[in-house]
Amino acid sequence: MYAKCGAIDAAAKVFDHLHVKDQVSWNTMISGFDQNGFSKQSLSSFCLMLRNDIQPSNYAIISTLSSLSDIVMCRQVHNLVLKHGMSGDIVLENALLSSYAKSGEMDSCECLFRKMADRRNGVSWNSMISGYIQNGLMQKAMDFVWFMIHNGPKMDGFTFATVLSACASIAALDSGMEIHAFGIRSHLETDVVVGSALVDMYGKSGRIDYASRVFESMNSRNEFSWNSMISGYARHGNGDKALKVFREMQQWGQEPDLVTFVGVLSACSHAGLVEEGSKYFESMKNHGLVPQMEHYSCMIDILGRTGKLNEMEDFIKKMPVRPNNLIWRTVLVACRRSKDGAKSGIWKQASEMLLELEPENPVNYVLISSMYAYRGRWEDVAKTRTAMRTLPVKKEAGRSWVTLHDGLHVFVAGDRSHPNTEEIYAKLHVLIQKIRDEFALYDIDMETKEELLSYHSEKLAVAFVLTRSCRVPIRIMKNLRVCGDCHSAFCYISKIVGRKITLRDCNRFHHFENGKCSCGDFW
DNA sequence: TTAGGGTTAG
Repeated sequence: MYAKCGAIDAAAKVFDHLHVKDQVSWNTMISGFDQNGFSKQSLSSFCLMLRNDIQPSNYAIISTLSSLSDIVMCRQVHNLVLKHGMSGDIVLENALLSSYAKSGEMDSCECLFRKMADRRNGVSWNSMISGYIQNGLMQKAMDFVWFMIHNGPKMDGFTFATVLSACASIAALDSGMEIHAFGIRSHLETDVVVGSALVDMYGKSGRIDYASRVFESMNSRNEFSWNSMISGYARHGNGDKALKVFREMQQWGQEPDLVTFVGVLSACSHAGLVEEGSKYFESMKNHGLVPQMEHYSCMIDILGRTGKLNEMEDFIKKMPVRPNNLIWRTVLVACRRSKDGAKSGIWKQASEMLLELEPENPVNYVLISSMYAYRGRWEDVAKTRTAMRTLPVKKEAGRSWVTLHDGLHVFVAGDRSHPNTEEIYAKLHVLIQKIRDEFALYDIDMETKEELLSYHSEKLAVAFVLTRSCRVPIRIMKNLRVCGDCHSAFCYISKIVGRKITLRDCNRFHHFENGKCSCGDFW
């Protein structure tokens, strides 16, 4: 009872005072720790139980497994299962599948899944799909879904929610719509979790109109549904609608949480609503919420974006917690965007703090060097660039991808692995030449010019689409933020090719048309 | 009286 009510200390005290501890009491204690998020204690209780010569039951093993994400421990528990002749218990094997997946061991998962043969149930299939997704193997996950549709059990709400979330993360609109259609046929669109996942998927895939339609038709909504709708509008730069949904949420009686306020504040930031942003930030305490770094970062973004650098500086000084790397990076971005940013003293502080906190993150070096470039401090630009090359700087996994009728095409900067590489580069060279001729980039410094014309992943993706004859609008996705130079290049390209280009980065949507971007918001 | 798979931000 105590464990179920979250009073794990009281539960542990009662357990300690038990004269006789049988299998069930150990099981209850282990699962109590697990359910309350104390995975280490769950594992140590399990080990203690073994040392006390108590035979581990499947209940204890399953509870222990559900909090395990360590491959060595996972293998040891698996050996224990085999030793005690417990393989064949479907719940236990499913727990093993999900632990292997959490440990990043999809090979072991596949091996076990094959051995389970006829015993597999819906949970086993769902565990495999979410395992692929957790490990970033999106294409394998989607292949597995189609395999399940033809060879596996009927998909349930768990499957749909998992798969829709995967579609959302790669903005695979077509696959998401197919899954939606399957969901309707399975009468699962009334499930609140599936509905929320649909709202999120459409919001992240550029169809905010569909997201809204699904949201409006939902019979019941939870905090996930409201948050997905609010963040969806914020991501699309529609601040007013995001705030309208936020007001409706409160009228509906749904209490906002920390995630809600990230959505609300980022909506205010994109819409330039400084007063409203401050008001909502202050109102968090009325809901019993303590602002986290993300909320402080949003406020700094709001102040920085509207050029209020002095207010931004005051806000940072008054922060009750020590600013972290996220905060300082937001400051640098704000300074770079502002006309007076280069004159402001805070960008120097921000750059020093960033290099101290994250000396190996190349993003910081790029931001700092471009600020030096704006100030014409070429020696410092060169120094920062050299530091970036010589330090053990981690390579960013910056990827862009595009979905066409023949599947997903993924690019990294300077990529030459695509089968049509020659054709793609030829197209990109033509574009670059046109940009040179048409826009005569004489007034741009060399540094920016090089960046603007380099082979970043999103430019390779757009060049690839242009090698195909289809005339549909171009939709490119990127897992990192779009840099300012690529942003400018996309403005040029949209004018040259006379086509709409939508680029979704980790943060929001950018719609380019006729040489302009709808949001005017770049890094 | 104990057990496995699901959705939201950054």
